[in-house]
Formats: sequence, structure tokens, C-alpha cells
Amino acid sequence: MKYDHTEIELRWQDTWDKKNVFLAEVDHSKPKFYCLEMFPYPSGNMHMGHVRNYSIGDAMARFQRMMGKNVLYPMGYDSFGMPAENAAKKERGHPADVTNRNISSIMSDQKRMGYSYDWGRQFATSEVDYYKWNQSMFLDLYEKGLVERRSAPVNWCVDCDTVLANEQVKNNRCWRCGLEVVQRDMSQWFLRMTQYSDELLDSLDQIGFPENVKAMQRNWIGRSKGAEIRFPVEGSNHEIACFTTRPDTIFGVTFLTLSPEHELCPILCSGSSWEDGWLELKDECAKLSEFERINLLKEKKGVFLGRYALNPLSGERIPIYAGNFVVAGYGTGAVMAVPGHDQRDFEFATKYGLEIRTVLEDGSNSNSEESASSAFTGYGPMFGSTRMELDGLAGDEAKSAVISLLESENSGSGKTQYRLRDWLLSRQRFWGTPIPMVHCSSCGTVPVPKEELPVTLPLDLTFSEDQGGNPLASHEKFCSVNCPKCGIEATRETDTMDTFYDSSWYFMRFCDAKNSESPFSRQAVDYWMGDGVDLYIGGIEHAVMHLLYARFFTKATRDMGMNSVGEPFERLVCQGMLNAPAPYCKSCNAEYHVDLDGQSCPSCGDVLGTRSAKMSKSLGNTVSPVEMIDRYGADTVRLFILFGANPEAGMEWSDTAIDSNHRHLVSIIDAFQAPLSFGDSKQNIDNWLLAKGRYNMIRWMQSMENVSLREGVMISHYEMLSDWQWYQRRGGSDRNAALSYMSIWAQMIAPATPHIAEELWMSIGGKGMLANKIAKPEEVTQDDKVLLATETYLKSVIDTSRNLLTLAQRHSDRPLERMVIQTAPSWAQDLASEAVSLSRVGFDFPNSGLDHIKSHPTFTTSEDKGKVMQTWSMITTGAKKKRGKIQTWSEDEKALISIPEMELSILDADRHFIATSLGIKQVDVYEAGLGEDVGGKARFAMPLEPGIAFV
RNA sequence: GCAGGGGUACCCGAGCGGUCAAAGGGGCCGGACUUAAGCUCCGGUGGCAAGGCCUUCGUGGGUUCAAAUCCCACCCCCUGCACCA
Repeated sequence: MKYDHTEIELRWQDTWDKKNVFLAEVDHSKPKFYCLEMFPYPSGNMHMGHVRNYSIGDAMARFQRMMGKNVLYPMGYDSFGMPAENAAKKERGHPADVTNRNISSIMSDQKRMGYSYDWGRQFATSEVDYYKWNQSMFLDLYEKGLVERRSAPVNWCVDCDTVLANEQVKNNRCWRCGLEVVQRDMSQWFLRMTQYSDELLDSLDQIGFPENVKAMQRNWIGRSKGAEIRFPVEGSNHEIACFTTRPDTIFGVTFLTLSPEHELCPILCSGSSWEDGWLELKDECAKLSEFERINLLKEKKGVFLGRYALNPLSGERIPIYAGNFVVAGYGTGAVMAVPGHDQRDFEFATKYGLEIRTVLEDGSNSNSEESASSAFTGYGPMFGSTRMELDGLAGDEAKSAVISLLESENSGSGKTQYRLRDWLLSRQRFWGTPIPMVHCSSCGTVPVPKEELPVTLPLDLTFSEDQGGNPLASHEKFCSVNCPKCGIEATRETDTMDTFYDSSWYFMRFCDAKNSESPFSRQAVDYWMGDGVDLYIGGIEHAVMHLLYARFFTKATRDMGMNSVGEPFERLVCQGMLNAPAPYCKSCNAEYHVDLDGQSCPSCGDVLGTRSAKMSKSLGNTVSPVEMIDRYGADTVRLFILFGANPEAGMEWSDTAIDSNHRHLVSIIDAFQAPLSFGDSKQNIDNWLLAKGRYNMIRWMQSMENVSLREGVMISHYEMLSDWQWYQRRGGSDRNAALSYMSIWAQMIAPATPHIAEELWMSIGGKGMLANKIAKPEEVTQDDKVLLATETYLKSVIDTSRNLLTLAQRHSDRPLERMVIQTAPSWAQDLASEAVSLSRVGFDFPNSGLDHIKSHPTFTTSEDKGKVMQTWSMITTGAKKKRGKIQTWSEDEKALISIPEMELSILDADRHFIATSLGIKQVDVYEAGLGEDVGGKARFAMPLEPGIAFV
């Protein structure tokens, strides 16, 4: 068969499409499987990262379909967002046009890969039919009290001209453009995600996310339990509230530290000689955020504010400081400093000569040198407190005792603090969902009534690069509206929604994509997402943002009665990085663009080497999927991706490997041609072939089920071929057996390389299409096990012999021509077989084995009692460092041993094959003791390990 | 600093108490096929005096009759968070 991959692939894609084989319908008679990939932002062409993501998903979707599941496998586009807006500015067009162009490009690339999506459910989030539901659910959330408009200091990116959510700020920089963010006080829309902090954190334990993703989310939510303690300020009515996780160290407080931005700072020091110092510190901190804050903040700095507070439990008078290391936005922005038991406070106290007091016993016996340079931050019994009843308490017990004491004296309380903030939803950008609100001078902010939805983005706009701000704000027709409440002239809200809102529920829309009455029907979502999306595949970069928002949204809609799903994603697989070589300078530890390949380092002048680095435009080490599809076909690209590495592992692009994968596919095609010329010639090896096929398929199914795709593909595309080659080498040539093997094989290669699988399936006369065929799980019988063990045994005898032959040949001055194989004597075989039976009933060989053999007829009647005893112990308990054979034989080998004379008959039947494999003229096989003991090799003869001699 | 994941033969990578000198792939070497190269097939790929012995799974200790695998300490790499009280 000529392998014209383009012709074959396009033909099958067309057939699948015409027969609608991938359309999904609710069907309660089958178990469902929802396979989902993180839908792409349509930035242009499909890149290799997409190909990897979708090849994994498609293999799983196809596999689960074959396993008889009702599979939902949809695709759509996350098409709102800034890049389209920026591109529109460049070409003086409209983002809608840019977006539509990109969507059709990426969609056609996806179709060319042959992914089995239900295209009937496809949508893009920038379509009115989608985003009107964004608005409708926003109003529902508003109704439910989960939407809030409030003025707060927010992160502003000057370059992107918009506010950012907390999750979108990394290292104080904008996640998109990398520019340092600034704080601004603005009135903004928030979703009250913090209402769900505890559930978002606690239910992480129940879901199948990778550990690192769970860790990142836990870290992000950042729940810490402790207490809020109020310290009265001496000589004033003010109190300073401090959050601490260590109330048990309250008697070690020797000062308080406020963040320089803390509202009490000016109150405490204004007009005093300390005011200038505070102002200076505050200015310095504000300036610092404009450049490398992280590096410069290593040094702790603080100023005394000139006032004292009182320890609420001891009444002790303690100084109040402002310190640059106290974060205004966390807790109360004020810290009770315990230098004896907190490293940061220790450093601060050391620098400013403040008292360092120990109030917990350090049981670890650390030496005095260590304690001079660090605080003891562990737990230990309290001592020296002014409240005797607390002394001696440690850990949680101490914490709760202090908390109840504070509560009873009304100077503090137990408190749980979270790092998670509410989701800042509004963006000052055009290309997003308009927030359906109206600002009225007399009614305030008023929601747009549902029946007036959608609030549509105007299309009669052009964009240009010299334009700043949000063009919506200057679009008069859009802005002018009458107040829905009182009817007077009002203005529309011009902020749009964060695009992460769009992707927070798209997976529910996929369940019911054409619904025109509501975002989705409860029945459809409950059916497809009853226990979550069964498999969700995407990049680790969404570990916090998207995955947290989507979990929140699912819980919020559940509580609004829209579904009964608690967690959206039951199992998450994050595919690894796709790497390719890039020029690399070892001494500078820097990677460079491939243009510098073979040249010297631009900064130090050393000769550049290469190193594997993430495929990226900036390094230029990307590979174009379309080019590869043209050259090798979609099937080869898919095989390369799946065989190259397991989904979670990083993988390396390799030109030689994809080439070799392509040749491998050609070998499989060639293998399928062979049976066509076969006739009827039934032999023993045919049964082996069928048994091996069944055995492989079962292992394959297990691997695929676990999403161990590399392992699965190794079995379906590699082991199946080598087993086929072994069959032919062993002289197999039966048409029926071969076709039966091929029919299993074609099914196994279908999930990874579906086009060629269909073609091969058709070529062997298979009925219907593999795309909707249900694979029948096969059983491996006891007979199969013996057949499998037979060939393994034969292979091992040949391998050992080959090794022995080279050694023997070394000591011989003429070519060795004859091989003599002596199998273990029948009494030894019998003992082995008996030992196998005994081991199955848990016989105690170390203790009772000796008695057993001493009274055994084989031993009592034997001429050579020593030999019998030695054999028995080698079988049962082992000798020297080796364990008894009984413990090392596999189940298959045990099955083989239990059949009398089996070894002899296997070897005897295949004398000719052994001879050819070794290049020997003659092979003689007999039982040790029943023929001449050639070379004295009879003594090596053990069950499954015959004595072998060459002459 | 904290958290998560890693370090296995020339390279990639499986194994996670004994069946392990360690699957599979790539590369390399040899043989067969071929006029030849390529393709394909077969074999080899830690060392040696070879049915065995010795050395090896980041480094050093330990547990065990037995350790790549379990425990402890250390070193290195990746990823994320980071003065979070």
C-alpha cells in the first residue's frame, strides 16, 4: 500500500464528518465521559503546545468511545481579550474581524489534525449568544449578593490601561505585559469569591488535581488560623489590632510594627519629632515599588513613632515602630513583634537594639551560638508569663488558652486570615463583555433588567494606535441610556469583564451549547458533569487563575440552583513543556535566539553551546505544526507527541525522532499487507500470536485508562509490531490467525493514529468504522499463559545459548557445529512441579522443606541423595545470595513447569529454529541422564534452565 | 526562606524491597539483505579470565539475609509563592 498520508487523512476526516460520528447526545443507558481541553485563545495559528494538548485529549476521547462510553468532547474559543484589541489598533480595524480571522485559521488546523470534536457545540466567547449569558449570570450573582462595587486600592497597569485582578499580578508585575503595576484607588466591580474560601480550600483534598496545582491553590488561598489581638495605645483611645498565628508568644512581644502606610501612623506621630522619620520611610517604600523592590527590600528598616502601646495581658509598655517589611494589605497591616520567636522580628530587634525575650522553652538543645543568631520559631511550653495558669502549656493548647483569655477580657479573639481576595472583575478595555449596569445620578448604580439584555458591544468603531483608553467610553450611542429605575438620562457602565469570567463556565455551556433560553439546562450539566469533567487537560499556567475562578463559579452557580455540581474538574492533567534546543551560554546561564546558533555569547564572548529550552517565539526554536503535517501527516505528528513522553512530562522536539516515528508507521502499514498473501497453514505459533494479541490489548487498556499514553502507544505501536515480527520469524503464515491479530491491532492504534487505523481496518475487511467501534475486552486464559510462557522460554534458551556459544567458540580452534541440550531429569521436573503446588497452598519451605524431602520417595529411593537434596533446596530455599526458584518464577513459568515433559517437547519441536537462530548445524535435545552427558553439562540442568553444550 | 516535583547507563526515559547489569526508544557498533547507499530484519552496546564474578541508578550514612527501590543527612536541577506576621 502506498502511504499517501494527506489523501488518506483528508478522506477519513471527510467520512467521519459526513457520518456525524462524533456528535454527542445525552444517553442514560451508557456511562458518560466528558473529555475537555482548555480551549484556546485564538491568537493566530495552532502551535505545537496546542497540538500536544489536543493530541492527548483526542487519544483519550477516542479510547473512551471505544470502551463504550458516551463521550462529550467539545471545542470552542476563548476569544475576548487584549491581543485582538491591540491587533485591531495596528491594522485600524475592529477586534471582531481579527478574532474571526484567527478562529477560522486555528479551527482549520485542528480539523487537519483529525481531532474528534463534536463541532456542533462549537462557540466563541466573543459571540453575543455566549456573552449575553455572561451578563445574565452577572445579574444573578448581583441578586445573590456576590457582586459588589467598591472603592479600593487596585492594581493598575499603565501599559494595558486597565486594572488587574490580584491573581494577574506576578512579582508586582502585569502577567501580560510584564510592566510594574501601580496602586490606584478606584471604584470597581468585585465578585465575592472570598465567600467560598473555605470550600475552595477544603474540597481540594477530594479532587484529582496534580499535587503541585493543589499546593499552588492552597498557597494562594492562604488560610492561617490565629488571633487578632488589640493593643491599646498609651494615652489615647486608639487601639492597634494585630493578626498573629502565634498567640502563645504574646508575652514575648517587645514592640509593635506597623506598615508605613498604616492609617494610625500619622495619628500617632504627627506634630512630633518622629514625624519626619516616618514620612521619609513611607516615601521610600512608595518609591521602591517603582523599581526592583524585591532585591532592595532585603534590608529591614524601621522608625520609632514616639508612642507606646500596652500589652493587653501583661500591661507592659511597648514601643510602636513602623517597618518597611510589614505588608499593608495582609491581616491588619500591623504586627506584634516577638523577636525571641520570629526570625524577622529578631533581625529587626537586633538592628535597633530592642529587647529579645524568650517565653517558650526550646527543647531542641540547640547550642548557644545558634540561638545568638536566630529566633526559636518552634513550639515549646510557655514560661515566665504574668498569668501563671498559662505557664507550661504548649502548641495548640497554649494558643487556645491565650485566645480564650483574650476573649474573656475583650482584648482580642480567635481569627482566621486568608490571603485570597475578592475577584476584581472590571476592566477598562473594549474587547470583553460589557458589564450590564447603568449609572444614574439619582438612583446610583442600577442593574440592566434581564429582558433588556444583551448589552451589545458596538461594531461601528475603528481602532487606531494613537487612541488611548477605552473606546466604549466615547461611544455616545452606547453610553447614553435611560435609567431603568427612574427613567431619567443616565450612562452605561463602560467597564467590561475580565476574560477569565468567560472561561469560568464555558465547560457548562458545552453541555448545552445551543440553549437559547438559559446559559445551560440543569439536566444537561448534571448529566455530563455529574461527577465533574472526567478528564481536563491543559497547561500548568492556569493552576491558580482559571482553575480557581472556574471552581468558584461552579460552586456559586450550584448555590443559585443552576446545577448540582460541586467541583467542575474531577481529574486534571497538566501537560508538560515542549522543549527544543536553543543556543546557550554556560557561564552567563542564558539562552539565546536560534539565530545565534554556533556563534559566540553576546555578553561574555564564550562559544555558545546548546540546551533544551521551552519552545518560544522569543528563542525562535519553535516548530510549525502545519509544516510537519504536510511532510509526515497528522498521524505521525500525533504518534511523535504521544510516544515522545507521558502527558505530564516535559518533552523534547527531535527531528530524527519524528522521522523515525514516520518510518515506524510505514512498517506497521507493511506488516498489515503480509496476511493478504497468506493461506491456510495452522500451526502452534498461531495460537501464541492470538494469545499475545489478547494479552497486549489488556495491558494496553490499563495504560490508556490511566492516561499513561506513552506506555499505551508503546504497546499498540511498538510491541504489537515486534510480536508480529517474531511470529513471522517463527514461520507463522496463517491467514485467519493473522487477520484476527490485525483486527485487534487496528483497534489499538486507532486512538493515537486514527486515520491510518481506519485505512488498515478497511484493508483487512473490517466492518464499519473504528471511530465508532466498541473494542471488546479479551480474556487471557490459562492456556494462553502457557503459550506465552512457551515462547518466552524458547527465547531465553536461545539467548543463553548465544552467549554460551561465543564463549565456547573462544576456546575452540574449529567452528562449533553441534549443540546438545539436556533438560532437567524428570524427577527434578516432578520436584519443581510439586514445589509449585505446595507454594500455592502456602507451604513453609524454610521450616518444613527439609522434613518433606527426607521422607519423599524421590529422595529415599535415589542413588544420588546429595543431588536430589541440592536440587530441592535450589528450587525451594535457594543458595548463596540467590532466593529459591519458587520465589522467582513468574506465574506463566509456574504454569509451564506444571506440565510434564513440556520443556522437552518445546525444545524438540523447535530444534531447527534454534539451530538457525544460532547458526549451528545440528541441535540434539534429550533429558539429562537419558543420553550421553556431552561436556559434563548435565549438572547444570535445572527446571527451565537446561544444560547446554557445544561440540 | 517556604511549598511541590526531580537527579537511573552516551542521550531520552521506565522501574520504586528480592525475578535488576536495570523495560522501551534514540544514537552508536557488528551481521544479514542490496551492485551500493538508504530502508528493513537479526544481534551487540559497564568490566572481566563469563551458565560466573566485580563495579554501577546525585553524595554520604543507616535499616534489612537482601536496597535504584525504605529511613536520615547533604549537594544539585526544575516549577510555583515569597519579608503573609
